[in-house]
Amino acid sequence: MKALSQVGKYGLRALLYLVAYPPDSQYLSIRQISDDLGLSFHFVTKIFRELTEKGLLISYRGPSGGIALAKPAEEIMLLEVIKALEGDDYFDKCLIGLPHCGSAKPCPVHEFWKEVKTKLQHNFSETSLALLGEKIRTQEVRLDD
Amino acid sequence: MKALSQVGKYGLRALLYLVAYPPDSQYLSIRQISDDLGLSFHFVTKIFRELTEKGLLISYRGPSGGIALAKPAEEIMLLEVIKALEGDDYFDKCLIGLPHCGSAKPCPVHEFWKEVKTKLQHNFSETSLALLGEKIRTQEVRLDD
DNA sequence: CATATTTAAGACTATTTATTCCTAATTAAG
DNA sequence: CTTAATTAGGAATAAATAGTCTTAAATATG
Ligand code: SF4
Ligand code: SF4
Repeated sequence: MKALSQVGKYGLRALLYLVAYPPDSQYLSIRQISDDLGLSFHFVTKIFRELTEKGLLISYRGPSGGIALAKPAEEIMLLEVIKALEGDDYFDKCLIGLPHCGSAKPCPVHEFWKEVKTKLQHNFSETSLALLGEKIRTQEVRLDD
Repeated sequence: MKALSQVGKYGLRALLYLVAYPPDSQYLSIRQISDDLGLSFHFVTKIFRELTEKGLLISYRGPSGGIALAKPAEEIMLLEVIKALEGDDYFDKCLIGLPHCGSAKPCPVHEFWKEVKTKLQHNFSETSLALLGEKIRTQEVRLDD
């Protein structure tokens, strides 16, 4: 069950890095993130550009430039991140994708698919980046090997 | 959240058609299924060929040939179908896909991702094709428009 | 046996997603 | 002003997924 595209996976990991290891200065460079996580610098740059466009990040060019969260990590819920990375319709997708769905009668698997989606959405909307960053810092969980 | 590939979606729908509208004779032709559901005949054929190879279906060539379930619909759980269509590792996939995962410490989202997966897996393993077929027949749910 | 029907097999094409690469714009610092 | 560092933008390439098409094999029927 592929929950996230590569964009989603890399984007999330890179963001979590930023949250978990905030720089001394105002901005953290993409190069440092991608190098540390072993991700493609160009790919991460592309992903972050979109997050910047969507207002989740702010960026600054030039020496000692980089990216930073647009608001405190406490106020950014995983849900917002996922939607930014995967599209706002992320939780609207259906399991078997019937034409004209959502209308009249549901398909055979609608009920528990909805349950599962709702649960995940709920979890995501309750989890802040700050919390995850803290877990990473205390090494309760890990971001790489 | 894309849960199933096109192969998975079409395959499941086509299978459910077979279960819900079993033929008078022993086999149901792929042509009838694909025409009725508005799916590509060739694509469905391709998908079914794999299900046949995996022992979920049996096929028979020639006039009044077609495909049939290899065992009673009561004994086929959705889980088996999904795994056949999407690969046995379907429920092993992880959310952010860290290298060497499952080993030492989990990543930040492992816990609730596991919950969700377990729930879905459980639902799937409790739901038989027979049950879904019955729901379709009684029009409690629908397979197409 | 001849023909029509149906699945099997796999090549081929198209579309989407993933990834890399090149060039421009911005800015700090000497 | 020059240079180096950094993100911005978008083109180009690669890989994976989706979908089509052609030919072969099997089988029923007359
Ligand atoms: S009923 Fe629900 S799961 Fe089924 S096709 Fe519609 S939206 Fe998707
Ligand atoms: S800890 Fe779990 S969710 Fe996180 S990368 Fe590993 S398997 Fe995936």
